[in-house]
Amino acid sequence: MSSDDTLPEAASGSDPTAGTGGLVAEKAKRLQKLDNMREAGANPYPYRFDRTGTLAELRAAHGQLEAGTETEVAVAVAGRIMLMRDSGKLIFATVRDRDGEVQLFVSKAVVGDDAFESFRDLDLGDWVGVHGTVMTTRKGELSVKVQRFELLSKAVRPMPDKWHGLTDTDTRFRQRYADLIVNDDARRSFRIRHEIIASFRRNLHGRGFIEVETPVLHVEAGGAHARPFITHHNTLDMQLFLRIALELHLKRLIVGGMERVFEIGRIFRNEGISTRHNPEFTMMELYQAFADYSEMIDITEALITQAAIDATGSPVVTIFGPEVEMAVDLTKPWRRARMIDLVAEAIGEEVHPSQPVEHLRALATQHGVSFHPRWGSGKIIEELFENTAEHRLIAPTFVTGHPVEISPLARQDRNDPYLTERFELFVGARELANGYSELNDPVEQRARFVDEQAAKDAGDAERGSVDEDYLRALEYGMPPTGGLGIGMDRVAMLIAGVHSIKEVILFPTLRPEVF
RNA sequence: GCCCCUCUAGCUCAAUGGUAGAGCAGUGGACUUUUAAUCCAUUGGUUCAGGGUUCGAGCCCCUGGGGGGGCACCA
Repeated sequence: MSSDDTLPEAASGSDPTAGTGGLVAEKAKRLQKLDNMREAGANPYPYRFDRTGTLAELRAAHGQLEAGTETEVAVAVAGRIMLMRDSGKLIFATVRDRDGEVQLFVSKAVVGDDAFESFRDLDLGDWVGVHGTVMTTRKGELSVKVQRFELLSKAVRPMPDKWHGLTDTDTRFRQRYADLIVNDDARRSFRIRHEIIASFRRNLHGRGFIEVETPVLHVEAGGAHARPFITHHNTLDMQLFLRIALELHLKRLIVGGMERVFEIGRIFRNEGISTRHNPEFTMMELYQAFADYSEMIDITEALITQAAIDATGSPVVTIFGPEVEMAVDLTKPWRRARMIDLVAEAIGEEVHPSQPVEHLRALATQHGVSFHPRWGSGKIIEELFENTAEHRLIAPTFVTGHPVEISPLARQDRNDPYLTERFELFVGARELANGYSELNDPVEQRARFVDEQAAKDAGDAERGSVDEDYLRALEYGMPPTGGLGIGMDRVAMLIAGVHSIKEVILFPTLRPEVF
């Protein structure tokens, strides 16, 4: 037999001391076990396994057993082998399923010599199904005393470090499956995200909202100021945009008389990636007929507080600001302050969009805030706010009264025509929500759209266009309406207590991996 | 797009410019109550890639790549 019989990578052919370790060799060993099983007539990838319950259910039913108890209770459980402790004629293995862990107690005397040897042949990471009886060890560990077992799926690739898990962020985000296998914190964050979304749905259903789905592919990307992703439909041979907001379609449904609608959906913004931004993220938007922005503020507070309670059992969250960290009880009232008052507080001088733009430009210059020549007073005030006041908003704060100029879809303040009945929620200096009394006057809305279009034509790529169909809808009459959008990823970050949006998005956007 | 940091065994991490190491995983052995089991032995490396400086580079320099952080952008 020549050395050509061996695979190029498997250097174990000619030199018996080489190539017996490392990933390639490890995978080869495990693949060999599969071949051996098949030759013995067994299927290492069986089609199903019927278990009597999950491991959490097993623990709930038998967790109170005294140490050293043997029962006759027969169970069938399944899970992934996470740990193995071999002490000669006994093997202890820790298996985990989706909601719990339990120890397998494998005795050579019980299962027989052959089965004991094949259990010893299992690897960390393998999925097994076992039939056995419930017992506790002398130390009191709840265990399943194995009568028989079967391999449910072979792990051909070794698990990450059983104690340290995976810490390399690159690997954690690219191989989320491996992250979820070994890192409890990752599983916890996504569990919390699920609980938050479930809580929102329950809460909204309870308030009479119905859930709808609107198009992701838009002819015009409206409803927000952001750069869109552009795509193309072949048959229609037309340019389409991935949506940057849910707003304009949902308000068409209010015109249609649906009165209370919400959507939890993915939106796409062609902007930078950071600890707070992912190009695709999840927005919840709701619209309620006959309500105004004050009710939207109330519902925002209620939704997020209830979600924290539902997801963690506590309304207390830890907020990570730019420089500080603080625990906040969400059941306490949240601060409300007008944007112009927050700016005045920060710079010690009153500001108002009615002031001449020259005055505001001077203030901006004075505080080191740069501006664009085509910006009006309202936009400069927003810029002053973002640069002088926003970073201080650590505890939950509703910022209200945005200038009309930066709020093309919001209704004028009933007491001040330069401002809108709008709010944004800031927590930890990050925007989490945005809502307003919806502008429903089709004539004024057209004028606002025209202003947007003018700014866009002047070179501001993020401004909007005249949406004729939306205007037609308003012409049919939209009742007074309150609207709200909440960034679900950022809510998840807040409640899960994590610093990066990548910790709450299962598969965050990354550059493609080179294999 | 700009700046800074980082990349070493499957994983977690070491290594003054001077022989690339440890723990875990793996392999062989001991052990019938372990708990990250323990004990003995042991395999495993293109140090992200490509250049350069040097007698000598994992380490210093340059270019490129991945990731992280910051800035810009982000109604």
